[in-house]
Amino acid sequence: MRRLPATFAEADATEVAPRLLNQLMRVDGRLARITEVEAYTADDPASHSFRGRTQRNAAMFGPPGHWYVYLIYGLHHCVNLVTGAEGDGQAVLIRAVELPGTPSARTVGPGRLTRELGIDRSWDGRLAELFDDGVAPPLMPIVTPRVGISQAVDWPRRWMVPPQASAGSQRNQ
DNA sequence: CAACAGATTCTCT
DNA sequence: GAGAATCTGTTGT
Repeated sequence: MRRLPATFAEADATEVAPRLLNQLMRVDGRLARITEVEAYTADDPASHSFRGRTQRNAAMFGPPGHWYVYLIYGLHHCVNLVTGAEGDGQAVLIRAVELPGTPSARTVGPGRLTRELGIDRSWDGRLAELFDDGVAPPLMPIVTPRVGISQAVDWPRRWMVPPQASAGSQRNQ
């Protein structure tokens, strides 16, 4: 298992997103395998960065390779990996992970996995710890329409690992 | 300043 | 399938 280099996140979110699949993110010593992601760029009307920097999304305009964590609907946290170059306002939303010994019902869904891993706004702006375990075979990502938003819904920016390779990674399409 | 929509999830129907 | 929970940012009065 090797730590991913800092350059890993220094590319467009649409390139980094599929590469994140099957990689591991470490949170408080726990390793979670990323199984579903979604890319957000500043030209995306559904992106928090679309209308520029605010107090909430400041981390999204910060250096790549760090976390952007925000509170949605006043109760759920969502975690993103900042990508591109500092100031771009790009990020990849982590929508589902696999955690050994944990039911997928608790780790599938952006609001669920943050609760399970204990990720809250205190993680906003922190350096992300990402690893490649060198074990998982390369998989063909599945691209699906986006959910939970009302603009640019059909942009192909959501990726997940094939269902058979990851029980519990399948959800609304 | 009031109103509303939102990168969601849970509960009840 | 509808409604609630309730923070953040945008838009309209």
